[in-house]
Amino acid sequence: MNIKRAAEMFDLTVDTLRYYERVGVIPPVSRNKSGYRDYGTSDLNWIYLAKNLRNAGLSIESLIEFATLAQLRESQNVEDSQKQILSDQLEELEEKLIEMNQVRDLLIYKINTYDEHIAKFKSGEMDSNNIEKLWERK
Amino acid sequence: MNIKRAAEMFDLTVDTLRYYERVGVIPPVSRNKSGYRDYGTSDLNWIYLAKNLRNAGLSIESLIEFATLAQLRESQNVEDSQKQILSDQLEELEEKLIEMNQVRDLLIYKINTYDEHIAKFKSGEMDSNNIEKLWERK
DNA sequence: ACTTTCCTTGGTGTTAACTCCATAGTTTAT
DNA sequence: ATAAACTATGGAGTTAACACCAAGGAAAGT
Repeated sequence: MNIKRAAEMFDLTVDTLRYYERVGVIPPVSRNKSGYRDYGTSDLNWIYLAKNLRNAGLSIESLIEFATLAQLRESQNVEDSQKQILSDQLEELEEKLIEMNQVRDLLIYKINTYDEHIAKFKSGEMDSNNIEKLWERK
Repeated sequence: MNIKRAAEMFDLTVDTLRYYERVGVIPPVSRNKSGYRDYGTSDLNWIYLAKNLRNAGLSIESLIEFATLAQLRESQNVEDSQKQILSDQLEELEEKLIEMNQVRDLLIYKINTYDEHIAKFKSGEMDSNNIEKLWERK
């Protein structure tokens, strides 16, 4: 599969795919006789994983770390390291999810009590003692 | 409250606070006779909201949009617009949460079936027909 | 009174993650 | 057979969201 179709398949640009390969987010892609990239299943798998992890908010740097380890097949324990990276990232993701859920609640609360808040804002009914209370839920 | 204490209060830098004010993430802060910023409750509220929304992954641009509307107090219906923005952002947040939960599941699955996947990767047991299946959960 | 610590503005620097460009070779369609 | 559409590389440009710095005042501690 050529680069254009691979890019379309994952809704990325060809530049992004070349960039990912260049920096090591995905392993080198094999080429045909004219030097054109030819994406195979394993390449597509890598792209799929990369895209998902990026959507989850993981940095390019983390992905490079992961992919680099994935290619160091000679040393043992590499698979454990990779698993470890995934686990670490899962942990981070869980934290982020908790945070986001909290902000979600905050938003809902703020929307529901909007008019009330506005009134307080305008009347200057608050000082630095109840700033926390203002945002407290329930 | 001076800028340093305000920054410490929210675990931000003074540079960031000035930046937020400069670009319009928070409304202009009032000054004392020497031109120093003096943060009041409403300012602190704004910072609190801004920080939370940033943590939720909302862009500076979105926050500027919100704060800009918030300051157009002369036109009517502004409060409805603000509520609308909050609702829109809530919606976005919910979508992002769903996405992140999916990636979370993907990660968990990937961790659990890691060894199996590695084996398949190595044996080249896959073609483009089962790339989707490879990542399918359950 | 003076040293330290804070504040101001205006501007430049930084990092991440792309994105675009120029130049040149290749494949495909008419 | 030639124009259109693809590909390659190397390098420059872009955007977001700050972080840092210099020069010059102001405030607070001793």
